[in-house]
Amino acid sequence: MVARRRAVRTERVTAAQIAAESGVSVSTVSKVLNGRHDVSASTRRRIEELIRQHGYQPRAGRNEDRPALVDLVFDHINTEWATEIIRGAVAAAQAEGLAVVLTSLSDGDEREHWLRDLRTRGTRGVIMMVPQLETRTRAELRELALPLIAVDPHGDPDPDVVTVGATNWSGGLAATRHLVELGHRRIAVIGGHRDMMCSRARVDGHRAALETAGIPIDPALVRWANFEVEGGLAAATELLALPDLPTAIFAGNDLQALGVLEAARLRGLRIPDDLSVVGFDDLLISRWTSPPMTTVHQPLGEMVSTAVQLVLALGRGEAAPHHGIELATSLVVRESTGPPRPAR
Amino acid sequence: MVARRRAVRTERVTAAQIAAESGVSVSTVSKVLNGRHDVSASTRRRIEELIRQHGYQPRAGRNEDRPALVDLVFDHINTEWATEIIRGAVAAAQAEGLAVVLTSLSDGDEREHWLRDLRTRGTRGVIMMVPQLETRTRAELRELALPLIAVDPHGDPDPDVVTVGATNWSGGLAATRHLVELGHRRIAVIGGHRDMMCSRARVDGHRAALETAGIPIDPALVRWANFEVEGGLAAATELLALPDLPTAIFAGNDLQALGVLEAARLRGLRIPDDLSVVGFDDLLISRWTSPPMTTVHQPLGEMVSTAVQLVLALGRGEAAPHHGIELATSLVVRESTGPPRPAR
DNA sequence: CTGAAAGCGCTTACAG
DNA sequence: CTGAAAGCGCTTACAG
Repeated sequence: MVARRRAVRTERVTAAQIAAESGVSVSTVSKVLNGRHDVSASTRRRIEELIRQHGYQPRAGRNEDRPALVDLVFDHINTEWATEIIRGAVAAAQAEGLAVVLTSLSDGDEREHWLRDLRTRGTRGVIMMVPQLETRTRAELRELALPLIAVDPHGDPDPDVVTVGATNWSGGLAATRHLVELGHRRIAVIGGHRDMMCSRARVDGHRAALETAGIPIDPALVRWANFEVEGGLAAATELLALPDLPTAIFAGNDLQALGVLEAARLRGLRIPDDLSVVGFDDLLISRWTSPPMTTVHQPLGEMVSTAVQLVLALGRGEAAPHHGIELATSLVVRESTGPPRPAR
Repeated sequence: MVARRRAVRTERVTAAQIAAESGVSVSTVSKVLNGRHDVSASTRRRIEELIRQHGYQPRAGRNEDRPALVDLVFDHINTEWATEIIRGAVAAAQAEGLAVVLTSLSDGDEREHWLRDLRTRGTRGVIMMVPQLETRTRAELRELALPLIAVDPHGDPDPDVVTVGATNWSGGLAATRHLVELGHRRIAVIGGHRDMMCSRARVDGHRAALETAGIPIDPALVRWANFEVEGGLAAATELLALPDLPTAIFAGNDLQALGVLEAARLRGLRIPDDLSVVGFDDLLISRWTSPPMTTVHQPLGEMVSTAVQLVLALGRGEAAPHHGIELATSLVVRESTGPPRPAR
């Protein structure tokens, strides 16, 4: 391989140097750079060759507009959840003539780089998919006076940051209500990390559905796990080892629901005959699980598209309409839910 | 919502205007912009307020380095396949101090915008995930003298473009050989579009495995469909309606394999007892299908990381080592394959 | 087709 | 703490 690390910062050739080397003026080099037609073919060829040889990259010059960029920042980029966000962001940004810069802040090192580069690339604003925004990071962003939007905010809502989320509580309510209406009474729930607000809201919606239906809440049926397939698998494995089995599980997101499906498969349980499963997110794959998954649709594309609009509005100096926007979720019933088996 | 379309190009305020309005010099504004500490608190506040109000964005000025960007271009951003590419690109780019700009070229309109913006944002190079590169686009890219790498090239290999792919033929060979070794003899294959080279290579590898094993090729067992779940579903539905059923299906990618799983489920066939299924890609979800999927691992992350290295090398004026790089694929055996049922 | 001149929007010493 | 001056790397009329 053609290895090299951080070699980007080497001395950069200027148009003046290219001009000197090719024996023409800077004006002529500039013309070639800008694809003007008033340059002889031979001159053009000579200059193009030098440009290529030196790997010349024009620096900023007179009157040039900065590129119109918006930064989309993830903690980790993984799973289809990120794909749907990214697709939505790119579509919305392109419609506004913006390009999307993607950053993953897995380690603190990157965070430093990212903050430093943010200004030099002239980003118009930042859309954050990051669980917690450190106080220091937030302060530095404020100093840059950049519009900052948090989508699907995981942590505590920050009064300084405009947020776009979904109606997680209503989604949780709808999910469990659906199960209650099918006749389930032993309904388990798996939440994400306890300190993720979106997750708490879903679990609280679940609780509200049970209470409304007059079903007592069994603490053994409430589990917390990470938002990955493995989390759902682990939690469901425990739930399915309980002496008094649940007949339905509402998972905190679709990935966890995949884990529930796998746990059921390993136990030889059939879906939905032996166990009903509801997810949350409505990722593309949830249509293609075996069987297709009932889940709560979260409008990820619209959420991030709203965020792009807000970045632009804030950039124009407009005030944000509200500090917390919540877009509607909706239940999508497929084949992973059904009535419970009559008790034997 | 705070709607607005393409409003990005409005008149931009300059530092000079901010200076005039706040009654200070441009130098002082510049200091605030750059976070220097030799500015009084009150002046700083005044200037910051104006910056915010006007949504001021600095244009390029003296001596400024362009941001270090690399463009990653998709036709469509969808499915987990894109996620794995994107994650790999972001990781590799960040390790080199580059940021990734993401573009989706679904319609020709975007292509124009993208080409125009490419130069103004000072991109270091372009990594393409696009099936076909139009001749005109290619010519314009060449004029910009930008390093151009095609990853997983779908179309005809272009002698001008450096490509990074995977050993698709060997992967197809390994997949079908695995099935042959399990005892299968009626093995179907589903390819992607016929003009995608990666897909043809996989199907040819499959053929080679059959021929090597002395198994005649039944044309009825060779299908072509798009690389989506729906494509696999449609093709498998036809295959499973054949009078002489296949006992195994090698799908052109994991998404198609998901479609095969669904087709089998709808027909009431059990995997792998009634039907063995092999995919291609080894996306994260293929570990979590029911049952977990046997598939050919394609090193998407390494492929795109190689592409990032090549962009940098080309940018330095180095010659590309080879014009076609192929990284190794490998078979991952999980639970969707097993011996065929003994004939009744 | 070519280049000298003017100028853009910014930053950076440096003098007060 | 502030700003006049010099200057960067480029582009754009405009004259030859």
